[in-house]
Amino acid sequence: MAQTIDDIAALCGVSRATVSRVLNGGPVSSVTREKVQLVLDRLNYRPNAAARTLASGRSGVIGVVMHIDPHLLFQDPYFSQLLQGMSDVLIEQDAGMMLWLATQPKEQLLDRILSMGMLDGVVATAYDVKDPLIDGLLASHVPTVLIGHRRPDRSASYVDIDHVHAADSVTSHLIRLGRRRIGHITGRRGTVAAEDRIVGYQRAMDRARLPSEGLIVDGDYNRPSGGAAAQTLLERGVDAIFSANDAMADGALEAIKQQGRRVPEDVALAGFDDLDFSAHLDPPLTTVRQGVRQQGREAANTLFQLLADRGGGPRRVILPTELVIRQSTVGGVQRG
Amino acid sequence: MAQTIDDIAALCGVSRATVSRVLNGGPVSSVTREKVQLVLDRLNYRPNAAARTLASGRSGVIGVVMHIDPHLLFQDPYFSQLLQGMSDVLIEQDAGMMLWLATQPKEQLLDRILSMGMLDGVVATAYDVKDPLIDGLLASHVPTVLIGHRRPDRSASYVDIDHVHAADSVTSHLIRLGRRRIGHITGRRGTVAAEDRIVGYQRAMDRARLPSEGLIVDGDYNRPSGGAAAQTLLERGVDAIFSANDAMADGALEAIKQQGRRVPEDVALAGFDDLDFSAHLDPPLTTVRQGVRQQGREAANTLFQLLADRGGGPRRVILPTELVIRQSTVGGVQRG
DNA sequence: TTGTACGCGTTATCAT
DNA sequence: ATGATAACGCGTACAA
Repeated sequence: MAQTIDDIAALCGVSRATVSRVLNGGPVSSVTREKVQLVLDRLNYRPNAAARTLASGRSGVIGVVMHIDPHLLFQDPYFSQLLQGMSDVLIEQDAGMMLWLATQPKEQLLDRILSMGMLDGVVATAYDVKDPLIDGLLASHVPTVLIGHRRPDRSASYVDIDHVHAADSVTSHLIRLGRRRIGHITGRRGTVAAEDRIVGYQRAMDRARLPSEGLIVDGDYNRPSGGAAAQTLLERGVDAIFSANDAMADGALEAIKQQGRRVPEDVALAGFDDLDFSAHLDPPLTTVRQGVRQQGREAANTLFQLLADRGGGPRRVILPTELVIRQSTVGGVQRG
Repeated sequence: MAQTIDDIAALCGVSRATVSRVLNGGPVSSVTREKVQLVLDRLNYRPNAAARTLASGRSGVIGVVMHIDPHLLFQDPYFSQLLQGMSDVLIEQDAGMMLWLATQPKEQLLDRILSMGMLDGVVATAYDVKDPLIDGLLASHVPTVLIGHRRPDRSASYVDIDHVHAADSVTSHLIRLGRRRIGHITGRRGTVAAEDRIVGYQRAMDRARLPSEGLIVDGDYNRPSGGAAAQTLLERGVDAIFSANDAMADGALEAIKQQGRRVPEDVALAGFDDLDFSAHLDPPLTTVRQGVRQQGREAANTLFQLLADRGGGPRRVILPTELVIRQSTVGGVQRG
């Protein structure tokens, strides 16, 4: 049943090398090629992947590491879209995907990935500022592309968005609307996105010479924490809130309404992510759109570029974001 | 950097075979074993996976095929839990997971999977009664376990629940409550689950000599279709509705309330799945709990059993379900 | 218990 | 353009 390249060669009356050439697009006369191809098709021959990998040194398989709580993984469309984006490119490139989720401790996972060998490269999501898994991956000699994690030493390849800039532009938008006491609900502290967005917020506030003391309240990216943080901010008196993501903004929206305050008249509200539901909130949410699927595509592409051009330095890709203005900040005045 | 088993052997002053034995747990004197192990650890040696696969015939990698719309994949916790369950077992077994989603047509995907070779086996979700991808997988000689798909010819290994029995018990529950005009909202027709649940519903109705004509309305598993179907059923006059899943039941609940009818006083409502939100609906939803994560675990375990005992016939696993009775059928009378 | 030697199915190099 | 033949790194009968 499982035939080898030698069987094909014998049937065609050519050498094994020739068959290999038609398989891999080497120089073969067109007559020979057709003859061999015919047999190949007829027997539905499939080269042995392990042998191929052993001989050539590449497997056509890349690893994808998403070390996050699986519950969250499937809750948040972010990860779904990331996966889809990568999947798109892998199919184009005729490559396979090996997936690792967070069902095990990071150290153990790292060991497992490296032991798996046979991976041409790895794409890993990394959100924490410090991450032993990422450190290990980079220390190994497996070509790696990071998503969402800019390493301070700039030695790694990554794909990310400019969180600082994006947060600055949201905050500036609120400032331009005349808001003065603008609160910020942060993401989970210790993540790159949370820290950078704080910096962006801070930068915009400082530039406008507005006070931000006591106006930064920690959240954890989850909806409930947004409600709690909003509560706190309302007590401290704010006329606008910039939430580090849409999920928390949703929670904040509920809390604000519950206090009998109007959005945006009393409190303008902005989020980050532009999730599906964000456009359908009441009122629709002003937010930052980051093309997540595109990030996934870009990450995979970057990895393939890395593989094609070894020796080339690390590749760093910063994807653009888009401020999506809706009624939660501009009320009925404009339609966005 | 990348050392081979020969390097280790040389460093230890033993033969390659001995190193291989300590690696794979063969018969080695304890002194030799320790000596070799020491070097192994010190050099952090990792055997080449491709060579290993080529020589031994097994790769330690299994394929997981979920040919469903990626959007749905991450929307419905069902898939997340399935994946987690499989992941659990794979880790125990020290195996890797190769994941394929539905980013490509089924025929093409099949070809890709088979070309990937080097897979020890495959777990595939299969919901349609007829599915060329599944047919191809079974026709190939890759050990395969199906989830959610009982083949009529009984030649395949699968893990599933007894949809007929479960649907029967839900319907019987409604009948015991004195309901007489019980409607059924089906899942997407052509899926095994939808068809089997219809059979179970039908069976219970027939046994009680209750009419079911015109009381079966097609849905598609999605929430909106549940609302539409409920509308139709209300017009036809029902005092109970059994929805083929919770998402549609949620839609139905909304529709029923919108008509000013009370649940369960006017219309009792039951679903299927026991999703997270089901217990928090108003009123909490009576439904069927199927241990999805357990299904995932079971599927992976079944595959490993299959691999351990080749030649053994197909393995069929039917997992139990549990009727979860809540206020959407029993009102305030009982608490469940 | 240990070592020898061959085979796994390709790719790639070097002649021809 | 094609054909020998040597790797690739490991597992495993078989022999010692």
